[in-house]
Amino acid sequence: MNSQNLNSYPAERDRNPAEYLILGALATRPLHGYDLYQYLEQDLSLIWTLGRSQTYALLSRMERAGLVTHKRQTQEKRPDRKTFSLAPAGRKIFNQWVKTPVAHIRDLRLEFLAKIHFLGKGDSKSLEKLIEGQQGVCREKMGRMAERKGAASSGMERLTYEYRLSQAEAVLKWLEGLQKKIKEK
Amino acid sequence: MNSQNLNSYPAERDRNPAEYLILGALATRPLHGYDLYQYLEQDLSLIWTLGRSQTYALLSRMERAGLVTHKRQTQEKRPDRKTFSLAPAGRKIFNQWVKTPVAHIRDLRLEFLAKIHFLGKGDSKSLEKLIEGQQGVCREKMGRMAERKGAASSGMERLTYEYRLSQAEAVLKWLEGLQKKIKEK
DNA sequence: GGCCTCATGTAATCGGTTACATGATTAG
DNA sequence: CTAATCATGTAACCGATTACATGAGGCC
Repeated sequence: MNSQNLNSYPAERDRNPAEYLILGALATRPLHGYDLYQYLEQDLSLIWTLGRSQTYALLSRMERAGLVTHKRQTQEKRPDRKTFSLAPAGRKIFNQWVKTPVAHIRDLRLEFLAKIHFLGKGDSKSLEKLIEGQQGVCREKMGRMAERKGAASSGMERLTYEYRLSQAEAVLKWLEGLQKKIKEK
Repeated sequence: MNSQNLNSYPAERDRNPAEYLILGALATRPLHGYDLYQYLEQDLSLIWTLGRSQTYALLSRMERAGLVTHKRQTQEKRPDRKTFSLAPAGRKIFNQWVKTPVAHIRDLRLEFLAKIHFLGKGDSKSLEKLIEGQQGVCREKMGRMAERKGAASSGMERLTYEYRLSQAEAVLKWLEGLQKKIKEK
């Protein structure tokens, strides 16, 4: 069995992280699939990419799950649109996600940056809180890794932990820089 | 010196990276599937994990691809074994892989560490070369990222590059530390 | 008697990727 | 006239994960 959740941030049922991008996009305004895809391409392609087909697939799945709803809009001279909006359940899940630090260092690159992307549009208070929370997670992880490194039985194991520690440390420094920038602004 | 070729390390057809672990395990001695899995569990679980079923599945696939061969060994009082060895094609592919730096920073965590694991058992010359090569890749990447960061059109874009740069820098430092350790030894 | 180890797999499931299908409109 | 844009999807494929199947032997 998995030793009970080491991470203080329980992962409310595993969800495809890409779903949060969609939730985030819809959080400010309703969108139909085609526009949603454009938005993801333009604003998030550096952080995350998902194909056109998958955008539609995810929207359907999320609707089945009750996270979004759609209204059909007929247009003359153009195909119909299905305009999606957040359902209350979706909004709740997004709000929870966006303020919660990621549990693993490797998730900073995509998921944490996405959180910042969405929080950056709102008030800076929640952004600061997220960053502090993430710093906490990093420090916890570093503490645990240092322990394990001390107890390591092989050079390779030590090396692995050294690698991870160095990555975590860099994350921490980057987070501090980010924190400063926000406070100055 | 600075080959502009972004892919100075062409990825000879995309292969499931886990296959290299199997090739690496078989490089020193033949193994049957059950033992192979045990080995991966014990020696590599920190770096990489694959399930028992997948170990068998990969072995079959790799045999179809001509990378490994097997001989059936009958035992009394125990089920038959299929003992796998590297075919020449497999050995060639492994030798190529193990000395080639990874192309992306995010691949250090798993793939590069695996390379070190296997190279660590051999002469330190090739290990040193791998490390130097990886340093080169890192520096190239950092140069390109710095350029793009300069040309970035949004704060979020700059932030993303800063994050990646900080990770790459940490990798570089870690590699230097590793280099020193090897030369001292 | 019941459970773990040895040893190999197959089957079911789930989800991501790629290709394909449709069909009108507008820009060059 | 041709290509791209708008707008939605389905179908086929591929691979990873999980569960299940088998069956002898040894250990408590």
